[in-house]
Amino acid sequence: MAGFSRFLGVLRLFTPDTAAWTVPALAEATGVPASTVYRTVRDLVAGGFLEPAAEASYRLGPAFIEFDRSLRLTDPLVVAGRPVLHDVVMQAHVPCVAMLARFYNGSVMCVADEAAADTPFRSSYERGRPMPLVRGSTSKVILAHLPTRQFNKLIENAGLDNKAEALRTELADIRKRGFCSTASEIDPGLAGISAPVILKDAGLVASLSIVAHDAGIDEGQRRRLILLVVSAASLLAEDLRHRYEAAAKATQKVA
Amino acid sequence: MAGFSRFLGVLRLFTPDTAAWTVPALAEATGVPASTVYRTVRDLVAGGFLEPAAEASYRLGPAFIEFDRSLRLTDPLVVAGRPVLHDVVMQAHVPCVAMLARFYNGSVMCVADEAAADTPFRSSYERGRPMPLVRGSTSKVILAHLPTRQFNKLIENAGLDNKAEALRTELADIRKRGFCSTASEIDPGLAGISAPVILKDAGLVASLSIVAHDAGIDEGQRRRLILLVVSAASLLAEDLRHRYEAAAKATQKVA
DNA sequence: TCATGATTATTATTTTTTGAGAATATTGAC
DNA sequence: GTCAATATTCTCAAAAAATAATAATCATGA
Repeated sequence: MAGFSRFLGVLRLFTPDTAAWTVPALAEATGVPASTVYRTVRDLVAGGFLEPAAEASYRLGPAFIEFDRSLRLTDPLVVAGRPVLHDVVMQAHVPCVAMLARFYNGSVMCVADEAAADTPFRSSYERGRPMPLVRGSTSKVILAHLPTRQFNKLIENAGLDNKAEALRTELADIRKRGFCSTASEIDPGLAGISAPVILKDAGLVASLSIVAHDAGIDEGQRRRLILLVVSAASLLAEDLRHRYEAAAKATQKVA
Repeated sequence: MAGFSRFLGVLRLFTPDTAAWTVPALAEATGVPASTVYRTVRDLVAGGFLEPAAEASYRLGPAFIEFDRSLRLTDPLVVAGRPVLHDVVMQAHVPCVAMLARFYNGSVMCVADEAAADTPFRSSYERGRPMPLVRGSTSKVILAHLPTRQFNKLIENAGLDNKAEALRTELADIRKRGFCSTASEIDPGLAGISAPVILKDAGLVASLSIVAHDAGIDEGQRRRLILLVVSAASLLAEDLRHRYEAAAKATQKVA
């Protein structure tokens, strides 16, 4: 491990479960001499990616907060998606959480969420949290629209064995219907309804979802929510398409 | 520019104002050959810190969202501070925003904020945004409690010249009173009330603030809000002190 | 005060990274 | 579909920088 991967390797050790590390611990975990790790940590601290914490230990630094804001302000998916999420929770007329998730690094990650004012629960999908790829409507919709090659590689690694064929069938069905509806696959008692937000040109594979109490919605409401999610997702995709094309044109002008 | 500073230099070019860069543009801005920048960008993309955007440009990547969540879940100031902010807006009984800011990289940055449900305005202090060091109650409280050496260096660089003495007097007053109250220094028409959250041992210099419409609060309310902010800040400091000591003890045990 | 551990500085050595240009892949226009 | 333009990766010798072992220094708590 050298160069950038050293920095990455160190940073990746700082997880919510192990939030504080001493240098000797980092050295042991990475298999790199302490003197080198000291230098690495010094660089990361100078950049704001780490900061000293209690007793010779370090934790993630405030630079991430700053970059995250930058992303919130500029990431097209987040910028275009947040008002859509707002509209969705307003029009849902049931306590619910709306959210936007995308493919990232072999898993699915929520990038924006909004809860209706009176929602008494929270979904496990929370901005920034990597989630499993093959469970929950949010993830399944994304999986269903991944490029074939990428998809094949993923289910190989997932080691589904005999379940792979059933999954393929399910995903083909999701592609055909244009949405996915599940219950209790992630959070017990909660149902998810998701629709795809795809921009093939931009390599964007995302999904828009509503999460609500499964017991709290009857068949009519469910149909209404599906319609709401599907139309919101396609509106968002259309909006993103325009932004993408505008950005492409702007780049050409500069060049 | 080489090593880690190369990565940092590239990343730091991605701001809210210039959110997308092509490699040739990055090469010119950093003064580094394109072939090297391509390699740098490839590493950053692999790490999720950048991602391809429209045309041949790149923007900040989702890794920051993930690390930011990690920080939200583990940074003691954020973890301990959020419930305090919630209590503050609940007990303010006026439309307001409560927030927590800290010293970072030569400026002041908000790390958590919460608005009362019916608040019709927003403060410029927003999670992740670097703010000026010498304007606004939030910043002044932090400045007033910075270690002397650090403080001197900062006002030297700020180039305040003849205003420096007046500032010193004002900050001494803030230290004596234990809070700072200003109006329209950042956002016209908005008043700020801030109190320090200091942990000398941990090197923590932060402040807790309320922002409200200046015209909307009379003298009695102002006194009440000052009391609220000051007591919330000292409660938070006390909480953090306990966490810090507990963390220190835990580290010793491991060692 | 001292002792202990954390951190930084110092080195020769080794390994990478670097950068110029060539080669290849992508993309958009026609 | 072809072609041209541009983006991106590859190659490789030179050069610079990172590495790691050790020593020196700095904090910190008893």
